[in-house]
Order: sequence, then C-alpha cells, then structure tokens
Amino acid sequence: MAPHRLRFVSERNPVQRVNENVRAALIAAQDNIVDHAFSSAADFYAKVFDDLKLSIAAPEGLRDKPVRYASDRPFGELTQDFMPILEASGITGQSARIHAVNLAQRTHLVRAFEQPDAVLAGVVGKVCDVIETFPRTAGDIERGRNPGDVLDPYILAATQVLLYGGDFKKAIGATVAHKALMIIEGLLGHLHEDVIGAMRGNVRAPEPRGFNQEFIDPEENPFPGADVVQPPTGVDEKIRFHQVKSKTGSAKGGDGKRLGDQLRKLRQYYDGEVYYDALIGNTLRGHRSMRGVLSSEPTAVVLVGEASFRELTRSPIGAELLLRVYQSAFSEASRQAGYHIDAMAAGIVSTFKERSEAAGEGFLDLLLSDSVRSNSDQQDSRTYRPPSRRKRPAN
DNA sequence: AGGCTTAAGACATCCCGTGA
DNA sequence: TCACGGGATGTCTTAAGCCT
Repeated sequence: MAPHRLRFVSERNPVQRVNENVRAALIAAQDNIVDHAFSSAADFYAKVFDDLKLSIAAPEGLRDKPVRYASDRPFGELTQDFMPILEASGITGQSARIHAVNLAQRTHLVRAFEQPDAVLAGVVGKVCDVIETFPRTAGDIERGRNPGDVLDPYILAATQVLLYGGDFKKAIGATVAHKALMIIEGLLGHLHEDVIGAMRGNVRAPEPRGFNQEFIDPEENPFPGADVVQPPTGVDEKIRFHQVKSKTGSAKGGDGKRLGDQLRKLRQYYDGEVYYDALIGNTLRGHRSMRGVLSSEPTAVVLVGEASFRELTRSPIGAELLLRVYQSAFSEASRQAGYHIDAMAAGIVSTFKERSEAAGEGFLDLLLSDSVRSNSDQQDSRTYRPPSRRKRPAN
C-alpha cells in the first residue's frame, strides 16, 4: 500500500519524502495523463461511448491515431465529428444531434479527469454549499459574518436613487446580487484551484497548515506557495509548481514579492520549475504583480489566459475543459438548490417594510440607525470591552 | 501636458485555526 | 461557541513615474 517513488525524479530529491498521501497523488498523476491512460484515439472514444452506455464502436481508422487526435478538439468540431459515427450506428436526426452534444461534453470531461463523475459531484457539492450562503433574509444583508461589516445605508440610498430611479426593491435586489457576486468570486477562486488540481497530470497542493505556513516541511507543509503541482512525465521534465490566480489583478505589489519568494524556495528545494498563472486575461499588460514576482524569482514563468491553461492542462483546449465542468455543475447545483434573487429581494423588502411601519420611520432612516447606533460602550475604544478575550492594556 | 502603467491603499468577503 | 487574526479571494481608486 505504501507508495513507491516518483519516476523521472532523483531518489535524493526531497519530493520522494513528502507525506504519503501527497506522494501517492503525485505518482497517480504521472500515470493518469491522457497519453498514458489510453493507447489510441479509438481506445479513448471507446471509454467515452462506454461511459454514456452507448454500444457504438469507435471507427476503425482511429485505431492507429494518437489519443490527442480525439481528445483535444474544440467542442464544435467534436460535435460534428460524432454525427457520422452515430449515423453509422443507426442513430440519426434530432436524436443524433443530442447524442453528439452529450458525447462532446463527455469527451471533454474524460479528457480532463481520470474520474469525471467524482470531480463533478465534488464541484456540485461545493456550489450547493455556497448557494446556501447566499443572502436570503434581511439579516443576511444587514450584517456580514464579521460584526463590523454592516450594510452601508448611504450606498443603498445611492443605489436606490442613482441606479434605479428611486425603486427601493430594485436597490435591495442589487445589494443582494452584490453580496452573492462577492461570494461567487470567492467560490470560483478556490474552485479553479481544486478543479485544475484534479485534472490529469496534476495534483492539488494541500493547503498550508501548521505553525509556520511559509516554511517547507515535506510531511506537514510540502508545497507552500503552490496551488497545483505537476510531477514530471518524462526524463527531460522537472517537477512544476503553479501558483494559480483567477485574474491578473488579484494580487498586488507586496503579494507578488511574497509569492515570488515562495516560488523561488520551491524551485530550489525540489529542483523544479515555477509558474505564476492567471486564468482569465488576454494580455500581460496591466498585470499588477508580474513585476513583484519576477523581481524576487526571475526564473518564474508568468502566464495569462490560454497560455496558462496550456501549461496547466497540457491541452490547447484547457479553458474549454474548465467551462465544460462548470456548465454541468452549475446547472445541476441550481436544479438542486434553487435560488432566485427576485424572491429573496421581495422577502427582504417586506421585512424592512414591517419593521419601518412598526417603528414609524422610513426604510433608510431605520437602516441608518441600525447601522450606526448601539450602546456607546460598544463604539468607543475608551470604554469598549472585547467580549471574552483577556483585557487589553488601554494605553 | 496628457496618457498610460505600475504600485499601493481602502474596502468587502470567506475560510480556518486559535484561544477564552 | 464565539470573536479574532491572518490567510485567501476579489473590487475600485489614487499617487507617482515614465513616455510621447
């Protein structure tokens, strides 16, 4: 059961001694890359047909074609390619069209993951969890989880008047949407790392733990600063470390320097190559942290958009592969969780309405007082006592 | 002088470990 | 269980330097 060693890496490389789970994942990633997992394009398609329970034979001609011939095509091309194959099996017309789309979808999922259904289920689960946290009640938009984050009545007033011609309900809708979008941003940031980490050839670096989160410890904290690790797939490759961001603007000067420092340490410690990837973006112009990263780690490769997908997925259609996962996952999660922003806004407005009628004040005035008023000992550091913490010396 | 780029600040949120 | 701090993820704005 104990995993052996990574191929294509020296026995003395410390990566051979990272904790057992991570090492097993790295070894598995060396084997599951698409060119190793299938013997030919026909073999690959056979898996796709089998997954969809279609008794269709892959065309003879694909038997001596490389896997990539079938696996790395854009969605539209794939859909076209499947039509004649389906017709040869007696499936025609509208039925064939539907099957072709499903097959193309499945082809991308099989290309991307060794276990597409497990990944999909994981993503759906995470998305559902996050939908649960979308704002539903008045309380959810009045205060964030941090007690200091309260609804800003001035921004709400501006929204109501400047954006919606005085329509309070629409302004509440926008406030709910804003919160939900922030949550979605956070979700996608982490999801990208997880989903790409689950792709063939990749390993999701475990979140740093322990006392010093920046210190490399093969057992506790093997890859601080890396989101995704790619073990070498041949003798001429090195282990590759990726720091993955959604967009180029997410990290800034100081962050860039810190991330660059971490990447440099990884490169030196494991004799690897390091990448700083932003998934969304079509140019390095305006990149906020490239300079910071490169000045502390000049060998880092800074990539944006398709270029980063190409390295992270080892495929020319990497960006599409990711979209395919999300399309499936979002629609399934939405079906399961069901969240409708208009309904939430209407419910919240009626809460506010009841309250303001009871108090005899306008919506905004009531919100204003809720957002700025409480006991003065809660609001003045000279008298404030943090609830349960040891009392701080007031100097 | 004006426009563009880069760096950095302010802000909002989530997650997680810690300690009372 | 709760609040806090610090790590993420983002957004928008501003200041300063560089180039034309």
